[in-house]
Amino acid sequence: MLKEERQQVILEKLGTDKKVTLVDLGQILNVSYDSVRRDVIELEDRGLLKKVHGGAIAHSYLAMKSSKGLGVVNTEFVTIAKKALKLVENNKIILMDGGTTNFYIAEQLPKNLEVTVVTNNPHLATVLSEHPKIEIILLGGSFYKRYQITLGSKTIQDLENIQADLYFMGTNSISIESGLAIRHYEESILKQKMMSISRKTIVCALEEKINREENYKVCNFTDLDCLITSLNSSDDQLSGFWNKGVDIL
Amino acid sequence: MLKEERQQVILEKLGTDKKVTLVDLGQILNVSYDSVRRDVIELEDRGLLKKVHGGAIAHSYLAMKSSKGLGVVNTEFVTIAKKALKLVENNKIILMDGGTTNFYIAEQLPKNLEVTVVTNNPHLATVLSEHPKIEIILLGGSFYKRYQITLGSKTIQDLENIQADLYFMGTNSISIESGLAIRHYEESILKQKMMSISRKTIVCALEEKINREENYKVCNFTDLDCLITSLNSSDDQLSGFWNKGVDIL
DNA sequence: AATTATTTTGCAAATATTTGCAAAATAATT
DNA sequence: AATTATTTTGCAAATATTTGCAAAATAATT
Repeated sequence: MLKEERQQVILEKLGTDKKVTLVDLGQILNVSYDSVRRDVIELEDRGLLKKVHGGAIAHSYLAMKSSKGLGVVNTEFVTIAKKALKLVENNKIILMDGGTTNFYIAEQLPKNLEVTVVTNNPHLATVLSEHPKIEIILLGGSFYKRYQITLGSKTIQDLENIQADLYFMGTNSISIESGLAIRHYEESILKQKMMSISRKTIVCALEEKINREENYKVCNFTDLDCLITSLNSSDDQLSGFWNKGVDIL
Repeated sequence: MLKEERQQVILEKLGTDKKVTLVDLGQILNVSYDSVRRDVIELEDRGLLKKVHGGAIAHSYLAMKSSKGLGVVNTEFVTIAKKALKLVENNKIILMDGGTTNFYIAEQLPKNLEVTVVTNNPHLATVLSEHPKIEIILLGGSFYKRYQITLGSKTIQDLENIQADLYFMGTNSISIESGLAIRHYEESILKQKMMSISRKTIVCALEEKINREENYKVCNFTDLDCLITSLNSSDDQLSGFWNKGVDIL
């Protein structure tokens, strides 16, 4: 097996699972841990993943590449996407950012739905191309390779004359005290702008994002209209989130 | 067995398997590893594959559908792309539209090249993401599903304050009498705008596009700065194209 | 603080590549 | 048709790369 093949497998697995351990990779690829470790180091040098103690985690870039079409279905994403679908109605203008969940929402949208989707995520535009009746507006600007989205002042300017009905926002962290925050400054500004031009903001948050903290704050929890998670309403992690004027699905 | 035959076999195998090892090739072709190695080196020089330790892997565009059938390398595209590369220099602003050749150019660009690429083609942005030093500006606007590009007045407006050095234009047809023309009205307008903001316009035209005619005219032949084809200079099809002030490669 | 897991480092064996060379095959010239 | 030049091919020696291992160092966990 060629080194490049192995690295390809690593990236694919990362694209679907978000994280891998070196032990797993060694078994899957049937080479020593030293070899996979060296592969992972090379891939990190090329900026394609982030190496951590014991394994590696994906840049969202990879998710974009492999989520379209093949790949293992991540049930948590699907659960969230299904809930999100209920909020979508014909003839609405929907804003979708670079959040991974948005891919799953896009894939699940009914084929005959007539809406306009505005997005800064080109890969989302590709996925939505399968829907004949959806109109797609792509936001221009500087293309940020790592997250595979457009960003910057041009992107914000493009939003100036748009009024959206729903905004499906992705986030890296959400908590009662610190609100919503993400890892990238410019993107946090963009998300604020997106909120400001949308009638409703809906956050889709994986379990792991809840009660975490990140560097760049986007908004307070109470600024949201709706939070969608895969947790049940009885779950402890959600205890502080109720009765704050935010719908929780 | 002729060298060319062997190389053909290598490319075909690469087209289906995406990767080959030199050991396998040596056995299949029944020549020494030195010979297959030399073949692979030649093919790499021609931009038809990527050589790696122990074998070779296909370029990602190998999988792209071509008139010659799926999985077959379209050498014509690669030939044109190779010629186009010579025009690209560091620190230039390069405009690339939705032309198919632009994928090949993008993939063949040197990894250390420092340029800015402006494009209305999101898939091109993805391909260019592999180049760490290339800055990418994506043009916003209505996303036209069929061609997977952004189009319309917003896209044209985005070009307003940009001055590009080179514009690599794709076309559906080119002839002396009718000039350049394509099949889509809105796109023809966009191409005109793109020409107007670029110091040089280079057209990459497949053999089959030459001396054809299409519905929406973009410009006259003499408005171009350079025409790149895979034909040789002696070819009849090009007879009328010379001495019009347009470089022909 | 002790235990366990992971990483780093240097090393040796296996494998692959590069280089120059000579023989064979092919193409060009007389 | 014979000679000459050029290209192709396989080989062998010198290098370089990859791989797995083991010991030491470091990080994470209990």
